[in-house]
Amino acid sequence: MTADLGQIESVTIQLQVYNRLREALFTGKLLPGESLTIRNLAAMLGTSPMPVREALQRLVAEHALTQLPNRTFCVTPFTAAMFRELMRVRMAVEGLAANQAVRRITPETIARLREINLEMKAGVEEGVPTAVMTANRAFHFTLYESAEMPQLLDIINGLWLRAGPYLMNAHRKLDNPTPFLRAGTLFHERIIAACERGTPTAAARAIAGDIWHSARYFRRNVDVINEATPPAAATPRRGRRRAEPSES
Amino acid sequence: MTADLGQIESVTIQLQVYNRLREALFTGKLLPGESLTIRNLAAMLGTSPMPVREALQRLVAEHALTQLPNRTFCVTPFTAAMFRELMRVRMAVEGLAANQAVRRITPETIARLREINLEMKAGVEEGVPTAVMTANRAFHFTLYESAEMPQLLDIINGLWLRAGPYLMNAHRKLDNPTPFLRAGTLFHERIIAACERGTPTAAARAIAGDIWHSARYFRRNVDVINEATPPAAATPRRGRRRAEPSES
DNA sequence: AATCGTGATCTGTGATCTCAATTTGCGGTA
DNA sequence: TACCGCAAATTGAGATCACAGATCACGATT
Repeated sequence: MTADLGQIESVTIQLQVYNRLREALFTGKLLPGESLTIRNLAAMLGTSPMPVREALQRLVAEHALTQLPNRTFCVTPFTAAMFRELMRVRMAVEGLAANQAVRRITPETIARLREINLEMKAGVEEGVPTAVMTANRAFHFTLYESAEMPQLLDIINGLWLRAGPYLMNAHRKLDNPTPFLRAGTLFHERIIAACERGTPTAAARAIAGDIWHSARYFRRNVDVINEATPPAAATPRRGRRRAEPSES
Repeated sequence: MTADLGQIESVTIQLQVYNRLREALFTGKLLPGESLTIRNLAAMLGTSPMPVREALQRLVAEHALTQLPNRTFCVTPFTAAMFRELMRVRMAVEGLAANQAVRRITPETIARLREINLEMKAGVEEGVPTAVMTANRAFHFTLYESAEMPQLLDIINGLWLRAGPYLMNAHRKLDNPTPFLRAGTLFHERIIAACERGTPTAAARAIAGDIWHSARYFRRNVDVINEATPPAAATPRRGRRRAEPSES
């Protein structure tokens, strides 16, 4: 009947706060163990505490943030074991994504992947870690999006979100990250080749290799970064249970 | 310094609401497409709308609930394609969990698995689908817990949560579910055998088989259940943007 | 009789306030 | 100097209120 005038997207404040925090985690602006308070953020962002609270709780649900026993929020600190687990999960999940992506990827997207990898190489040679990380993220996600599995993509997003505070800060701790980063681009070339040949299992293997490599790169930095973590309080807090859910 | 007196677990109302809704989803008390309102639930549970709101938002973040363009909440309805994707992801993720579980599982846990599977068999022969589903869930999760990968377990929990409304209601739509359910116990036996022999890849294969089988069981019910879904409104809503997050 | 406008009601979002519990810092005591 | 204790400031949780948009029903108009 009427023409399609497009959607008026309603961005709630809560979502804006969430996205902003998310980006801060991705880019490593928030360090593991760093604590966040509702009122502070609300004041910084110019809103009431309410939307901030809900954004924080959502990030807690996604395990990007942690709520200590005293209920204060902090960026989830990882142990080396947790980091290893995370990488294992990534290998399985992103392996599946790569596998499925190869079956559906278009030549245009492959071209785009090659382009992104060139950007990444440039960043490596010019020694701009930020650009490298950005390109790396773009490479992986454009690949995974080709799988057309939104639920899987969502899981992967969650995994990257948790790894973010480490990935972005790790390069600061290395004296010469270039050879490591360069190796990353080689894995990417292997992935591109698998896309061209249409060999899903080879792509999955290459992704797993890439993740494994980056894990070796970052793992030892986990504890280094975490040692900046404040001790994190001890005693629990006896929540307030004014009303009691009564019936079903 | 002081003795460890254990933790006084502070269960917030929000968490109580969350857990109750979660259980309702798992057991299929909430149907796909069914809509929920904050105030209704708050009145039913005898609390203020606030904790309910936060519990609902958390479930939305986990994709167990969906927020329509008009911002009302409903149990996420699946298309057949989404269901297929979910099963594919489950095969990969739970396959990994089974694989790792075999490497760490103890004889006691294996005995427990066998016990649970007997319960499940009993439920099948006596025709008590609820008992079967409960035992099935217990079987899978005691297996996965042996992997000692909490992050992976959390992902699996999310996947099951989304499948819950279907799994529990599917049997109602079948005239004779017994042979299908019986086949499930056979896969479980295969899994137990893999645990005993200590063959991780065989366990992963068996889990994948189990999931694949149950997918075949439930897939066609997806649309049957969803057709009870109300049409779900059309026009978007122009949120209210009173305050604007200003600076970083 | 079908359609459109108008009002009441419902729904989620955000702001504000209160409360309980933790945390912090200062002062006094041993 | 080290330790203990109490009070002020801070923090998250929950309740209540205000508001904008959506939904629905009823009635007037064509």
